[in-house]
Amino acid sequence: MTSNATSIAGNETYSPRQNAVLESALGLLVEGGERALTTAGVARAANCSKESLYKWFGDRDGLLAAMITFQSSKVKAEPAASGAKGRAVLAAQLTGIAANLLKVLAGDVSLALNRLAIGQARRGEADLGLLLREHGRRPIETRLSALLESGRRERLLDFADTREAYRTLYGLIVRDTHVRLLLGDSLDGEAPAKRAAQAIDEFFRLFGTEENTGPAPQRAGLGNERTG
Amino acid sequence: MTSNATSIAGNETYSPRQNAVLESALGLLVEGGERALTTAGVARAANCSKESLYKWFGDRDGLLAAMITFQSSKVKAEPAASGAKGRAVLAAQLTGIAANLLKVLAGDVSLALNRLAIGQARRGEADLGLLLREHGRRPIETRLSALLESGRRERLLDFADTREAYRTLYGLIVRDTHVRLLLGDSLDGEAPAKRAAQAIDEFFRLFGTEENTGPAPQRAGLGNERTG
DNA sequence: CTGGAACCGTACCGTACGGTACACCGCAGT
DNA sequence: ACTGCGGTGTACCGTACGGTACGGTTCCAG
Repeated sequence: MTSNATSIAGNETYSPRQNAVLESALGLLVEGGERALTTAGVARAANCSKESLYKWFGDRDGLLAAMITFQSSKVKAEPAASGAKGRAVLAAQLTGIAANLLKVLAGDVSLALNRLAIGQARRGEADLGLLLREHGRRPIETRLSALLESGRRERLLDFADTREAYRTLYGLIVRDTHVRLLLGDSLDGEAPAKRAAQAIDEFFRLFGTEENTGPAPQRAGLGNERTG
Repeated sequence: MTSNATSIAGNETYSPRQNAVLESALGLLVEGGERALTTAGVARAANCSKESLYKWFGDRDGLLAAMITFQSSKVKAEPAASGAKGRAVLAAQLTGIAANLLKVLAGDVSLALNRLAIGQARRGEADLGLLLREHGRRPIETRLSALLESGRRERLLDFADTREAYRTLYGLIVRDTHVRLLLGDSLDGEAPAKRAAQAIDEFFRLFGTEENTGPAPQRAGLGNERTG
């Protein structure tokens, strides 16, 4: 239907001018939420005409979809060097990805886009939600999963189902933080790096091999080491 | 500003007629999302007049808030008998609450209300989000936290910070399920009871005392257990 | 210089929605 | 029977938004 950016694969790319328009549209969404994202508002903020908006993106929904694919195209992940060596390196890599994940999830545009897609989603149909799951979540899953499997290959980790292990790791890292942020809560003093390290520690205690169950053999006062 | 249901505490109660109106409004929201929740639509679906809507709830936002408090008032939790005895009982209680949590989060009205509040939330201001956090999430937190502390009193669990332990438990139970559901994904064959049992198992492996680290160190079969 | 394509700015249209006003009805209490 | 109250249904208003049309401008090709 729309002239551009219709396919779910979303490998679309846009002209610099269109990128600038999408950028200011994202800014408009971050500030003010969806109700501020009117076609006239986008045109005014981007100094372009509504007619061009409709020519480029076909539709308001097309514009929203383009914003998602554009934003995800901005954060291309590095291929994550797969040749891990030893537990410490693996843990460090996992911790880095975990901290990065937390930072991304708490970012302004990520929250705004997720709010947009979630607000749009209904019972059966979830147009933008599918896009966001494909572009936002699958990359991090593949990266983490590859790292997990490489750890299993080195006999540092022991799990049967990669996807299950990944999802548990995700739960340990993110917990209820994402939904709380989406609902408007602010994570006060929760440092992403600290939470990431704790999550990886807990994950190793759950899925590490015997001699690699984690740095802390006994659990006294582990919940959060801020007491020590 | 609104005539009713303004306080955040939200201990408001409504007349049977108003309850019926709120009920049909919830049905309208579940089916069709927020864009279907117009004042005229609610009035038509509930066979009442728009004037009554504005008299009772003052505002469209007042109606939305009333829907949240009304829905949360419907699912009053039982006080959760605190006198636990032994690991098996504690684990069973935790598993029950966990499974119930998963079922609630996946419920139609819960998803619809969360989508509504999240879609409404913006940078600073999150009116409905606060309501939802207060009414929807705090009850489950207090219940689980009480259970965790009773387990610690019986030396079945070992953790320093109750809130941290609770949040880890929450992460193990829910993982990314909630956000995925909010984004329109359907949890295909994920049985809540099974996931709850696994989560409690993992939680005991993390926070159980030495002789209570789990039902069995190797319990082959379930998705992410060690295959040996 | 001419033609055309792309684009901006603005004006315009239809509709839908939040909110209000009003006529009418049923039902107490006296 | 009269009156006030709470309610329904409908008509109405203002506005805001999605989408379209059109004139004017810039830029490039030939």
